[in-house]
Amino acid sequence: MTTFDTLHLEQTSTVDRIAAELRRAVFDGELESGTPLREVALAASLGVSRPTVREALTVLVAEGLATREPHRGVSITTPQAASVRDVCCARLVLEGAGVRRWRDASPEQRDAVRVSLEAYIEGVHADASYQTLNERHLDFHLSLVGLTGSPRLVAMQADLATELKLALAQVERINRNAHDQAESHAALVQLLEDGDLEAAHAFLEQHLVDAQEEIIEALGLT
Amino acid sequence: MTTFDTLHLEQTSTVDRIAAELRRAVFDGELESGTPLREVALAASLGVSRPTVREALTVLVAEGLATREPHRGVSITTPQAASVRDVCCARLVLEGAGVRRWRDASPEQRDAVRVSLEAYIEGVHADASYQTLNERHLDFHLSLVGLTGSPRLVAMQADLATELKLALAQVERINRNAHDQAESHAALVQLLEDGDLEAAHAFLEQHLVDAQEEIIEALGLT
DNA sequence: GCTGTCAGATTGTCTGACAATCTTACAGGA
DNA sequence: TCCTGTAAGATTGTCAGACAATCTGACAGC
Repeated sequence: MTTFDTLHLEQTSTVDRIAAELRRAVFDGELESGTPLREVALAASLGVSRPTVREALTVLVAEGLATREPHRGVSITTPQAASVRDVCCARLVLEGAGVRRWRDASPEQRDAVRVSLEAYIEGVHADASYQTLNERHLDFHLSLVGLTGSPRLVAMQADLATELKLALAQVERINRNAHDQAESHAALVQLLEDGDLEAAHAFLEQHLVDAQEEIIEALGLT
Repeated sequence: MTTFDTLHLEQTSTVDRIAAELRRAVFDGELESGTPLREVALAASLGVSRPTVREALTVLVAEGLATREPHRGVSITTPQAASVRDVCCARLVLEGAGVRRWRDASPEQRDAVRVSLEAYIEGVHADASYQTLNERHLDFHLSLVGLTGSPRLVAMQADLATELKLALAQVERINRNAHDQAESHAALVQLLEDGDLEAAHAFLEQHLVDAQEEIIEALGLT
């Protein structure tokens, strides 16, 4: 019996497509935070029925990308300074756990870190689009959590990254020197390769705190 | 201007009530894992319309309590051995982060740990119901994560606890000596009070591994 | 300045319907 | 015997239209 494990057909329901389209619009900055997502207007624009839109909105709300207030509708979540700080605090726990397990991680997991770092650096050198760089940046941090080998922790980190993308979409372009960032990441990986995990952890903490403050400042929050 | 901060009216939509009822049924073991949740049957039983049921199911799916397969319907998630291991691994990261921050935590957060431990011990002595003990047990572990002061980490831990409750609901009653558990928890807190955080962390790791194996065995998985 | 009331807008929920898809069972051909 | 093709029933995915409950904002009245 031959197995076709490599094949898989992805089914896409209308609800999924609507949710994906809304996500894209949010991340591309087409929809500002706080924007109300009216069901009838969306249904008309997308050419689908209201219940379908409703279901897609329920999905977005569950993801935290939007907020539902009873009888007041769904609107795009507005990032708060406290949220950004909390996300960064949580990231430190997750990514820090990955860093501390560098030695126990499988070679593939360690390689994933190297690969994602390379991809990011390559993007910086190639002057890739802001969004591409952002994506690769977050992928790098995701690969750090991947060192734990825990799908759930990776999923949690992905959720946190989503929140950050939402926040970053609110600012046209964050004042961040991509070259410095790339060097910072490279230095982190170097510490890992050297086996100095505690130093790597401390470095990561500083890196995250810096990012946190930059984002808060860029958002114009306190 | 007087403020009425202590007052708040909770609005409960039909969808929320249905979701809550389904959760209760799952945790109480009335619905076995793998049970298909037919929309029409639920709508008829609950006396609501199918779209309303559908929305509630979407919520459960987002919570991970149920799984939706396209055109095949929603069914209650079946716990896998790998999931249980992963949940315990993730718990170690989250609870371990709390334990390591015992000193940096606020007095209130440390007190929350003591209070939840007391509640659990009191429940054991009072021979409280299995479900009450289970709830207080998980609350204790939640309070450990609370030491980090991060709402998101606490929410993640709560999600993990939900998954565990789902798994535990599948076994009538796990073979676990509540008295031993209570002593184990008390010993953990004692290590914290003594300030030996590394020992506490190691103790926690062993505690979680034990729990993991017990659950897997009780579920009859490998 | 505060309260009561009304119209419009929006959501929450229902009813009914139909197409797409899955499951199952059964008949036919190698 | 085993595989393939087909048909019937069940279930989901999506739609249209409708109505009550609720929120918002404006306006009148005290």
